[in-house]
Order: sequence, then structure tokens, then C-alpha cells
Amino acid sequence: MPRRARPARKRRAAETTAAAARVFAERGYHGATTQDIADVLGIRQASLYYYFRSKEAALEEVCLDGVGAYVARAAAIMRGPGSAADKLAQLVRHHIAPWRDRADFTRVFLRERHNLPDASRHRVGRYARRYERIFQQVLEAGVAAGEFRRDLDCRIATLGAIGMCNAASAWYGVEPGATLERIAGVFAALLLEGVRTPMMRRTSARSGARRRG
Amino acid sequence: MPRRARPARKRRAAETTAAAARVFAERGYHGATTQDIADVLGIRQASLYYYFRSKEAALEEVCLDGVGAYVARAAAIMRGPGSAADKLAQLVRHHIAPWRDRADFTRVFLRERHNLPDASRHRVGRYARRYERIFQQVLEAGVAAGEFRRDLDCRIATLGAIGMCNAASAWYGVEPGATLERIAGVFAALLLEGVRTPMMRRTSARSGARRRG
DNA sequence: TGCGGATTCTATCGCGGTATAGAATGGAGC
DNA sequence: GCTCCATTCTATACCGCGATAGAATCCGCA
Repeated sequence: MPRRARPARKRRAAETTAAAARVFAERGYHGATTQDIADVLGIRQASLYYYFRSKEAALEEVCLDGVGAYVARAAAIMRGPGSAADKLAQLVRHHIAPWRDRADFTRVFLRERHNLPDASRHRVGRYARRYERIFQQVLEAGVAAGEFRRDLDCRIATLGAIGMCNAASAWYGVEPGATLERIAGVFAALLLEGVRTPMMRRTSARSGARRRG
Repeated sequence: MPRRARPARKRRAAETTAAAARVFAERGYHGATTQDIADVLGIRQASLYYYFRSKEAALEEVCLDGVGAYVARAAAIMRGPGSAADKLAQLVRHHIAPWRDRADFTRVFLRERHNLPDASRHRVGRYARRYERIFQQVLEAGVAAGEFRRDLDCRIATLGAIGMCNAASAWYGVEPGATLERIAGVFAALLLEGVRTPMMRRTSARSGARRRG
């Protein structure tokens, strides 16, 4: 097993992607220069091109890095046990949780992916759409089960919920007192109450979903 | 009244700002070139500099254009008559309404203002903070009046609500069936229910807010 | 027709940014 | 020590963009 250089390269490649994520997150794709990324790594600008063949390729790498796992975990929540309300709360928590140590990647994915050329933008966008669908399916299941309001517009509610969560990525870390737990708690409460069937409330909520025969 | 050239110039200046807004909205500040803006207007790139002295100045102009009135109207809603719930619904509607014909300006304000140099960014940011405060005050008034949940974290709820509304600017016009009225309706319902005091519901909500004096 | 201000033009400077070519370095294993 | 390969380097081509200078044009009005 004379493998040694390969893992080293892999590790360095991950560092490179992380550096790109950080710089893109800070200055935006067009505002960031390859020189900036090189500075973070302590190497020369031209040396970057050993790791990616263009700036756009670096952006795609950052955007794709992690979202796969992201979507997979959301799907697991959807398929898992629990009421629709439980799942919604889990989704919100799960959506926000990764920001603790991967905020850069999330921000770049959210705010810079539209700078990608068509082909890779579509590749990346597929994940976003799949994620939305999962979210929406949870809401629809809740409506079908009578947990959520029958007249709920699941599509727009989904986009609203995701948008609310995403927006927090802009001020998390800046807004004092806004920990991830607190944000997730407030948002989950807001959405759950906002979505719930009017009559069954708190008092009867414990017994689960009835109504709908 | 020998005024003729002055109004002409004014009109052209507004067109220039609108062109900049459109281009910045489409490609992002750094992704847009002054040439792109000139193309929209059908003039030469250098001719733009008759209207603004730098690209950054154009961005600031776009960002400031209209937000003053925006904040003023929100303040009017806050000070006006009605329950906190009414006001919240009005705020949501008012927040989304201008997108019909001024979507570019809003998008640029939301997504590009961070590219401004410090001085103008602070000038622009002041409006955003004032707007947030208005929104938050309405929520706090609702809590004080007993309309909204006592345990509501008004700060985070405010940021969440605004974030939800703002996010819609990204997909309004793309998402089929998502008219402004529909979006506003769904969001308002979501937020109102999410914020309301558990006991008093629908039935007693119409009688409005008393209690407080 | 000619004045004068507003507007747009041509021409160009100079910088900074992406990307390529090919040489140098450095460490693991024979 | 020598080889091989990964990694990083130096040097540079190339171009697009923002901005300036100053001339030309357009137009209302006396």
C-alpha cells in the first residue's frame, strides 16, 4: 500500500474548497478573486489551478459540497416515524443546524449559485428542487392526515418556510442572542401554529390527529 | 416657464437608474458591467458617466430609490388604526405589493447592497433597520395587547417574517400561480396563526384589540 | 441664425483579474 | 543517490472593465 500522496492531495483539495467557500461567502462570487482564495491558503494564485480548472468550477464544487447529504437527511426525516408536525419541526432544525460549522457553504449555495453557467446551475438546482419537494410532501401529508389546515397552500407555504429559514443564514452569527437552537425553536413554533388545523389546539393536540373520517 | 431641458434630464436620469436596477438585478452588481447598462439605454458606455460618477454611486442610487417611501408607508400602517393582527397582515401585503412594478429595485436592495462601500452601505442599512423596528414594534404591541403569544420572541419572529417575505422576491414571477395576492394571503395567514395567543381564535378575533389603556 | 446648456460621442488610459506554460521543489520508495 | 509524482512556483499573455478628457451634437430660444 504505497498510497500516501493521494490522501494528502484529497485533504488539500478539501481545504481549497473550504477556502473558496469562505471567500465566496464573504465577497460574493464576482467580488472574490482567485488571488483572495490563494491568500487564504498561503499559496500563489496560479497554484490554485492545480485544484480546479476554472473559477466557475470552484463555485460549482462549493455549491455541491454537502447539499447531497443535506437532501438525503431531509428525505430520511420525511420517511421516518412521527407526525407531520414532528417532521416539520425536525426539518426546520435540520435545515438550520449545519450552519454551525458549514455556514460558508450554505451561504454560497443560497446566494451565488445563480452565477453558475447553465449546465452546472441546473445540476445544482436539482438538489434545491428535490429539497423543496420533500418539505412540501411533509406539509401535504399533514393536510391529508388532518393535522394541518385543509385550505393550506402547500406550495407557497413550503417556499415561505424555506425562505424564512434561509434568510436566517444572513443574520445568524451577527444578531446577538440568536443561537441556532433559539432560531429553530421560534421558527418551528411559528410554522407549526401557522399551519395547524384551527380547532385542535394545544389542549387536544396531545391526543394526535383525529377529524377526517 | 422656459423649463424643458431640466425635466427631460430628470426623466432620462430615472430611466438610467431603472436600467441599472434591471441589470444589477439580473447579473448581480459585480457580474454586471457598465456596458450592459449602456446597452439597455442604447447609449455608449462612457455616456453613463454623465448620470453617475461611479458604478458604486449607481448602486447606491438604485438601493435608495423608493425605500424611503417604503419605510414611510410601513410607519403609517404601524401608527394607523386597527388591531396588531390587522397591521401585521397589512405589513405583509405592503411588503410584497411593490414587486409588481419595482421588483428590480427591491431585489437589488436585498441582494446587492452589501457591495456598497462602508459609508453608503450604512446610509442604506439605516432604512432596513428602521423597517425592521417598525415590524417588531407591531409584534410587540400585539403581545402587550394580549393578541399575540406572551412568549413570542419578537425579534426573531420579525426577522423570520421579513425573511420569508423577502425570499418570495426570488421566485415571484417564476413560480407559476404565485400571484402577489396569493403569496400575501398565505404568508399573512401563516404568520397570524403562528403568532396568535392560543386561546383566542378566529371567533373572538374580529372584535379587535382592547385591553391596554 | 447663432447662443448656450444639456447630452452623447470618440478615444484612450491603466489596472486588475483569469488562465496558461513550463520550470522548480520536495518527499516517498527503490 | 536517483526516480517519480504531486505540488507549487515564476512569468506572462490576454482581455475586459471602470473611468477620464475633450470634442461633437442636439435643441430650445432670442
